[in-house]
Amino acid sequence: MGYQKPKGTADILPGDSSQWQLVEKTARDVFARYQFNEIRTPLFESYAVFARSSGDTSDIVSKEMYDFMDKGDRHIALRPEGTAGVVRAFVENKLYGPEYQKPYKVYYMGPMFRYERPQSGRQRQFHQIGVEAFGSESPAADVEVISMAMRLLRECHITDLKLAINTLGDAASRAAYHEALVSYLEPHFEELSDDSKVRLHKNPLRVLDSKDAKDQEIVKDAPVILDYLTPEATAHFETVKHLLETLHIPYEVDTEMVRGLDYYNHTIFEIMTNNKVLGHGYTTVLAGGRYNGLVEQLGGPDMPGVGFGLGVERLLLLMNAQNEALVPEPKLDVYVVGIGAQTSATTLQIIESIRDAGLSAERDYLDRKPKAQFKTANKMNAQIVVTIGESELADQTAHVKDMMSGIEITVPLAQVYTDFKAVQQQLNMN
RNA sequence: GCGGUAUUGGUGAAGUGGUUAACACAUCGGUUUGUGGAUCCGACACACGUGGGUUCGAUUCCCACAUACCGCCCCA
Repeated sequence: MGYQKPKGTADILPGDSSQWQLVEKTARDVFARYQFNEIRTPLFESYAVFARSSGDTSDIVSKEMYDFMDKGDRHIALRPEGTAGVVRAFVENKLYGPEYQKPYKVYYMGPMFRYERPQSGRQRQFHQIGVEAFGSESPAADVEVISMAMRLLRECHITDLKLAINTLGDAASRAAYHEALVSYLEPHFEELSDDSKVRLHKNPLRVLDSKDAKDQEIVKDAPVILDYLTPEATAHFETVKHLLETLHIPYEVDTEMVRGLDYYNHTIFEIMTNNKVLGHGYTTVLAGGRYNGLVEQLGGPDMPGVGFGLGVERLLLLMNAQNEALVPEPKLDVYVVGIGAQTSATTLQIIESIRDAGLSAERDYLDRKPKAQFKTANKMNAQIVVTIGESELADQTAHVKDMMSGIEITVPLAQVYTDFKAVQQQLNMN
């Protein structure tokens, strides 16, 4: 039955693409106001870039990476997320240098790849819009990024969102908490779900957001990260909360929130929705956080960073679920009806002249009858129809009809060629 | 990676182990030999995801595969 697109991929067709363009335009516009500039990095990187940054044991690396050996025997991976490649570029191009303003603020948009089972809002090739700000440890930088994220979603007309924040603290906080959590969970080992038994040793934090009811019972009384923060980590988090309040951005602290990627520390956040288009329960549309240490891990200096990634497919599903037609119906300024094969050359000249005048124009290419051409003009939402037949050709005129009012006038062909806007005005006068 | 449901024309879909696979929309043509959104008439699936099997015979039953959707894992 012919060819099928690869599992988990999608064709974005005309009609849908206009909505994508709307989202992309909105993002560029919002980011520009915050002085973030676009960075474009490769869709694939050395496998090591992702393995190093995301953590070898993370699921993204261990089972979801789209990787392969290329003809030069290089281990390549299609990017599963945007941050690692941007950090690599930041380091490789020495953007940490003193000649660049800090924080150094960039954004990207484009496809990401993960080898997993497709579902609603989850594909193997999907798209993210993301931002990164390098070089500031200030909690104000965290909040700027969060605020920008909220603004972006707001300007995409998304409502009913929930901002959840948490902190993972610094290295010392994490180590202390890690130990406390494991020693709390260990005695419950036999009661845990099979999934969580594995998590306990691989990544105990993951047990915290298990969906298993019994796990949740156990987790309820587990130690909380907030109690294990160092004074500095506490101060950072408190300031973030305070600044969010200053900006009147509502949030919830979710101490059970964790991250799929290992490089996060301090502030992490997710913007979620419980809209059913994305499946049951709350689903994350946008997620991010701080990743001090990642730049160093990828060979750069010790330089902090904070950013977020937004799932475009998920955003689009939400937009369509919440709003009627955000993208206006396409319009056509002029449709030119040609009657008889001998009008074809003139018809072509007319539509080109109209396009010269800055208007959109279309004609028939299938030698159809006038009636059929009018029907098409109507379907295409044409504002004006120009008609050319043998008699018009003979005395060098054209019929020009306003499709709304039905008024039709006759004008010299020469005027159509040289000044269609004037013809338009003349039509409006009648 | 695990489990479940589904797969009929351009689209939405009905349907049956057996000579012509409903209906609707869209499209095209005609009704009006050169003028639009209406009416009426007509055309439009050698074909029912792919490959096997059962059967005298399968689109309808069985198996495998592919894809989509849902749940889990995980995540945007």
